Amino acid sequence: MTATIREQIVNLLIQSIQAAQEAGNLPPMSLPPVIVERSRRPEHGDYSTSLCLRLAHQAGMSPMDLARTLIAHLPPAPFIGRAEAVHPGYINFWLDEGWLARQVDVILEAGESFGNISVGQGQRVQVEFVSANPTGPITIGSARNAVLGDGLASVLQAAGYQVEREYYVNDAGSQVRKFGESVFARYAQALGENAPFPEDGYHGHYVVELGEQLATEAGRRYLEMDRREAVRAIAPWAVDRMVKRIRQDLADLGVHFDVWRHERHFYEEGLFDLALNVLRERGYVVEYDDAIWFRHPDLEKDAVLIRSPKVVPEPSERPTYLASDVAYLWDKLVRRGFDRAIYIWGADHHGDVPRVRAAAKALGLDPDRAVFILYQLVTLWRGGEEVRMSKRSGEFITLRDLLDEVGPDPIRFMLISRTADAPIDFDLDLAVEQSERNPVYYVQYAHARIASILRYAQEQGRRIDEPADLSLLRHLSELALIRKMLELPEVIEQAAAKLSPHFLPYYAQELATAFHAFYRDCRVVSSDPAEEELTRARLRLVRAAKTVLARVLHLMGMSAPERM
RNA sequence: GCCCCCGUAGCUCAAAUGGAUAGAGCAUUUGGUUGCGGACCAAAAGGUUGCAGGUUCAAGUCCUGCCGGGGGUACCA
Repeated sequence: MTATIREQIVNLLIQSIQAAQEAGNLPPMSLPPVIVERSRRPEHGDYSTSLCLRLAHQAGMSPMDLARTLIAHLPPAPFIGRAEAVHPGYINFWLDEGWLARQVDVILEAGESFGNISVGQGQRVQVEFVSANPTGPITIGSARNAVLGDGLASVLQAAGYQVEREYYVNDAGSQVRKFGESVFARYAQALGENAPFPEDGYHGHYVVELGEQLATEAGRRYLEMDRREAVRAIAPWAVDRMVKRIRQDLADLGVHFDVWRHERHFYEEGLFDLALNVLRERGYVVEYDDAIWFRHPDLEKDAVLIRSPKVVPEPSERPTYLASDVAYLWDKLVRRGFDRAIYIWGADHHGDVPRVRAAAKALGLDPDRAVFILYQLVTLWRGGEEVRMSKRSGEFITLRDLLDEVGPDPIRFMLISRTADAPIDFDLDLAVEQSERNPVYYVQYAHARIASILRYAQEQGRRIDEPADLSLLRHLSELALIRKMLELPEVIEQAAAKLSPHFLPYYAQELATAFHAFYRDCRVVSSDPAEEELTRARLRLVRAAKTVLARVLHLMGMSAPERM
């Protein structure tokens, strides 16, 4: 299953146009993109196209005549039941019902790989996401990033891309030093010393815990050192602790990364100097005021600072943000050779996009190989009031808090259910109190219900994997369920094309609805001997539905429970 | 000031490079199970897609202006 049904109909239409032209029934024309979509209304069939409305003028025919001509030259295809020209010039396609029923076995054979398509053609794509500063725990905002990035990565994999998930550990900035100083202060306090707390330090309770932990592990060792030296030694330790914690929190959300890339290494590996030299050779670097600047015609400003002596970073610290961006871009697109690098950023970073794109051009790379997905921010509400959060002040709701309160599945479902373009109001009261009504349970319930039917069948002494005459699946609700299952490849196609994993939860709900409607109308396990063959066919249908439900849930990073 | 995103049913949100009668869930009203899970199903009601223009055979979708909300505009991260 590589091409979707939709794509196959597109091809049929193109062949039909060629055939009509060869038969002299159609003049030569320049063909616009052929658009076939799923019909919105059942009376319009399964698929439809408005191609003839666009092409009529060029063809010198009325849209209706053109539609009839194309239908007459349409090559036969096993999955097409019929095609009809409809006023004012649409062509509607109905899938063949016998073919539909046979797809149950196709789905069962594909198993959890059902839905996979090959549009990606094995292109290598990197999705870099979350990448929250390792100076505190993951917050709800970063959780949206995680859910979005992981969902997108899964969709792209299903669409035939070769995907790597990456977390960029921001461990070379001045914030890390500040974090180290904060931990040092708490460490000293834990040992009874009255250490000053840094200005703009990190106030969260987790910093106190880190200080206490360090005091236990290291004793008074760091107090006897030069303070700067001590902080320099403590910071990486503290970052390491935070990264471990972040990794655990994300793992509990079901998010796993292939690579954890540390910013510090860019400078240690000389990657930054390398990229800087490329920029310099290509003439995009200017130097004045003792500083190095990046200049590019696409930028609004004359120049953006890359490195300055006023900020005197330690050898492993970043000169400026742009410096890291340039080095990392080179790392992604040249050194590691990804075809595309997808960045998942909060909308508050949107101003940085032009700089990175300009840097890509300046490095001699196609800027479209760097793709930015900007998601709007999450606002937390509790008791009808907005919960303001700040990592530095230490006031925030962590992902861990949410995991403990509502669990990973509702969080993922809620955060993946909106387009990246729309802000999310996350109501904590609602998330907890109404969690039983969360749509996620509706979808999971359908899966558990099927599992229960299969258990029941086995208790009745049946085998659930016997072959069956699928042509017995003729009921409207049976066919509707099969139609809905067959939509999955197209949902993946669309989600991958628009880089929008939020199509998945909506599809999952529709699929669950189709199943529940089938369950209402059709008894699966019958004790009537006359319905023996039908029972076998329906058991196969139900197993296929379970497979597809599980697949969608897993694509969203959620569990498919056997019981609830 | 300038830049980006959003404005759709009472509420939370969908809507396929512009297509046919703009769809779900929640809430409201009404009905449904002597058999496989009622965390379910069915029906009703709910809309001038923020406002005003424009392009098009066709606009929630594209363009212009305005109104409202959010974000950005640092040698911060």
